[in-house]
Amino acid sequence: MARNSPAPRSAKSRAGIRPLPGRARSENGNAHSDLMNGEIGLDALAGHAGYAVRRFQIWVFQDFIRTLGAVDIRPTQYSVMTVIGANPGLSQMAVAKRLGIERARLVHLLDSLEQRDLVSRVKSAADRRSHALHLTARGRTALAQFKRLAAEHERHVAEKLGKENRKKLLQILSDFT
Amino acid sequence: MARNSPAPRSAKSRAGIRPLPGRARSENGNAHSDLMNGEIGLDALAGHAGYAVRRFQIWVFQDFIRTLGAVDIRPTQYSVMTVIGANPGLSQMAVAKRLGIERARLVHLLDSLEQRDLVSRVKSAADRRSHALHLTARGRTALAQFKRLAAEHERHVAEKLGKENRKKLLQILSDFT
DNA sequence: AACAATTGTTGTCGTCAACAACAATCTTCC
DNA sequence: GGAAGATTGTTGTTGACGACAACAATTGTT
Repeated sequence: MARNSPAPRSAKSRAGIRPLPGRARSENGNAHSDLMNGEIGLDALAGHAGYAVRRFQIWVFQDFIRTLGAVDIRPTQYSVMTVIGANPGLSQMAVAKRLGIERARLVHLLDSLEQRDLVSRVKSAADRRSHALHLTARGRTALAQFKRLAAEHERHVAEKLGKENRKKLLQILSDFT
Repeated sequence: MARNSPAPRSAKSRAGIRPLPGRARSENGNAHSDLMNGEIGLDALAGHAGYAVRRFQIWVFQDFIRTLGAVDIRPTQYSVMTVIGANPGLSQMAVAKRLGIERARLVHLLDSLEQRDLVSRVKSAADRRSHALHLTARGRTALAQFKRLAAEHERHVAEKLGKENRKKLLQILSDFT
């Protein structure tokens, strides 16, 4: 989603907020039509849950990335660490299934987290094909901080949606978690 | 790495090593524990709107892509055509802003749609930098069909969420459309 | 006329989902 | 007990996508 490689200059001042109201006044067509007032209709799009959700998700992720920018943790990395932290010893397959990400993708995610000494792959004695995933000591203390920042992010969401709306949203989508 | 190392072959007499029977904790092994029943806790993740939304969005998009698979139209393409259909003559900049996509990205999207004779770029006489976007005749009839299929997709969403929940969801996220 | 801003375009980079293939290692079944 | 099939982690590829940067053409602004 966003540039967040640690090396290049941080996308700090970026203020990656997207232009919601989009005062897209002057459409180039000539004098005709009802668009002149700057209102660009969405037509059928307005009734599509998928569209609204896409826009919302972009906003949420950008806020998450920005709020956890200081610790350089992205949403997926956070989800992986959270699940491992709550269920130490899980295999990569189990984590991938639970989070709905491809095991192929998880490989790179874990490579990164392991390099940062946040997660460790322990060869399982029971099934030598698989790895038992654990947080390192450093990973545990780090996760605690991540959770505090993530809670702050979640407060931003609550501000944006309203407390009750956020709650209702979580309830409506609870089947997908 | 582990892939090509030919050495680690035999040696490992699987005789003595066994998975510590006393352990009732979450272990990678398949033999036991709380994972067997599929119960993998999400911990803090369960309270994050972003996580729920991400999972939901994946589901919705997959259903959309599948439902409109016969006509080979993806969500973003549909959104572009819908907006152009409802506001003929818009510039690329205006469409990009309204839909929250990069104008650089829109170039490719329009290239594709133009190649399929669904959209046409008309050089604007008013501002010769910009293009006025229109649906072709073919594009208009095609969009009508796309909308029917999209409506079917939306019914799938309603089935999944419940009619009322879908409505509430659209209302909660209305600021983002 | 000179200079700043906008529009479409091209290109690069990184994220991400979906596959396919593979070696190592279980599991199953005869 | 061993062959056949399934699973796990891994590597690689493809394509959609968001964020940026640079550029030519064209306004607009002064």
